[in-house]
Amino acid sequence: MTSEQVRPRSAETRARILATARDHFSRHGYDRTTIRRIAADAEIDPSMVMRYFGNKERLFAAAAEFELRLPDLSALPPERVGAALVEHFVERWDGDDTLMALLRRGATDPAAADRMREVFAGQLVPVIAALHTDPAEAASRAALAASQILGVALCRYVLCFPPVVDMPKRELVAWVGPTVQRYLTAPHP
Amino acid sequence: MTSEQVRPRSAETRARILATARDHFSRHGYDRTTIRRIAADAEIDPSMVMRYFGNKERLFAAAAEFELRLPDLSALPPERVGAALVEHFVERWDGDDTLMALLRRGATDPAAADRMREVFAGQLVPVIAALHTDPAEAASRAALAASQILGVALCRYVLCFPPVVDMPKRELVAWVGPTVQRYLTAPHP
DNA sequence: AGTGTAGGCCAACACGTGTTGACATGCCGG
DNA sequence: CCGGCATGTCAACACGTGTTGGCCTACACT
Repeated sequence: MTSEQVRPRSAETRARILATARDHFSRHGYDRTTIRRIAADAEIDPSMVMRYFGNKERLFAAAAEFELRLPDLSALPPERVGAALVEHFVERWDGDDTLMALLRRGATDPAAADRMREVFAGQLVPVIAALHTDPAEAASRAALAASQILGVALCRYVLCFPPVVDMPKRELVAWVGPTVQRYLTAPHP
Repeated sequence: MTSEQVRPRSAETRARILATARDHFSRHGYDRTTIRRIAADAEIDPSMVMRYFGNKERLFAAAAEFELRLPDLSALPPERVGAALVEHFVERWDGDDTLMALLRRGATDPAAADRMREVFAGQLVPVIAALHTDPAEAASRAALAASQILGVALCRYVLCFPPVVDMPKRELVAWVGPTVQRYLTAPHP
C-alpha cells in the first residue's frame, strides 16, 4: 500500500533535504533546527519537507538513521582491540555528522537518549560480549568504554576543547586506546 | 541605579524561582525549559520571573553560576590524584544539578560550550598544571581527564546507560580513577 | 488615616514555529 | 490535443513562546 517506488524527479530533492537536515541537526541540535531553515538552505518550500517526511520528528529519524558498523573485535589480536575501537570511532565521526546529531539531541531529548541506549545495547555490547564470557560483565565494560569514547566525542566535536581538537588522531588513539583496552580486557578491579 | 538591595519579602520567592529553574534547566535543557513552566512550578506569575531576572538568558546565567571547588591535588599523594578527582566529581554531580544543566546546554548552545571551555581552562587546567611543569602538556592532560570525566557524566546522568547508572560509586572510582591517574601522571606515550 | 511602595497578577503583544490545504506548472501516456 | 499526476509554491492557521505594561493589594511609615 504505502510502498514507495523511487520517483526519479524527487529523489534528488529528497536527498538534498536529507543532507541539509543532517547538517543542521548535527550543527545546532534538534530544537534549534527549524524546518523553514532547512527548506531555505535546500532551496525548496517548507511544505515540501513535510510532504516528503511527514513531520519534523520523522525527518530527524530519517536523518539520524545509522549504523556504527563496528569491526569484529574478536578477529583482532586481543591486545589491539582498544586502539582499534577508538580509531574506528574517530574516523566514523570525522566522516559522518549523523552520530553527532544524535549525541547532541541525546543530551536534551529523552527519546533520543532512548535511541542511544538502543544503539549501545544493540550494537556495541554484542561486539564486546564476543570478547568475554560473562554477559553482565560485558555490559559494564561496554558502558565504561562508551563513557570514554563519547567523552572524547563530546570534548572534541561538540564542546571543542582546544587541546582535544588540536590533538592529532594518532596521539589521541595513543592516549585513549589503552584506556578502552583496559576497560575491555583488564581484570575486574 | 540598578544596585539591588536584598528585599526581605522577595528573597524567598527569588530563591524558589532559582531552585525551580535549576531543576528544569538540568532536567530538560535550555530550549525545552519555558519560563511559563518554571513560573507555574514556582507558583508565581511568569512576569515575576522577568522582573527578578530580566530575561531567560540571565535567569539561566544565575541558575548556572557555579564553581567546581576542586581540591588541591598537589597536596595529595601523587598516586591518589586520579581517584580523588573522579570521586570529587561524582559527588559533585550527585549533589548539584547545576553542572548537568550546563552540560546539557553545552551540547546544543555554542555560548554554553564557550562557558564550559572557560570553566575548563580557568578551573581544571590550573589545578592540573600544579602537578606538572610544562603548561602545554598540562592542558592536554587536563583535556583527556575532562573527556573521561564528562563522558561518565554523560553516560551516567544524561543518557542513563544502565550499567553506568547502576554501578556503585566505589566501583566507578575503581575503574575510572586509574584512567584519569594515567592521563595526569603517566609519561607521554 | 493617608500615602508611597514593593510584591504580585492579568491580559495582551509580537514573533516564530510546525503544519495544512488550495492552487500553479510541467511532464507523460492516450 | 488533452487529462492526470507528480512536483512544487503561496498563504494561512493554530499554537506556544519570551516579553511588556497596567492594575491590584497589603504593608510600613508618618
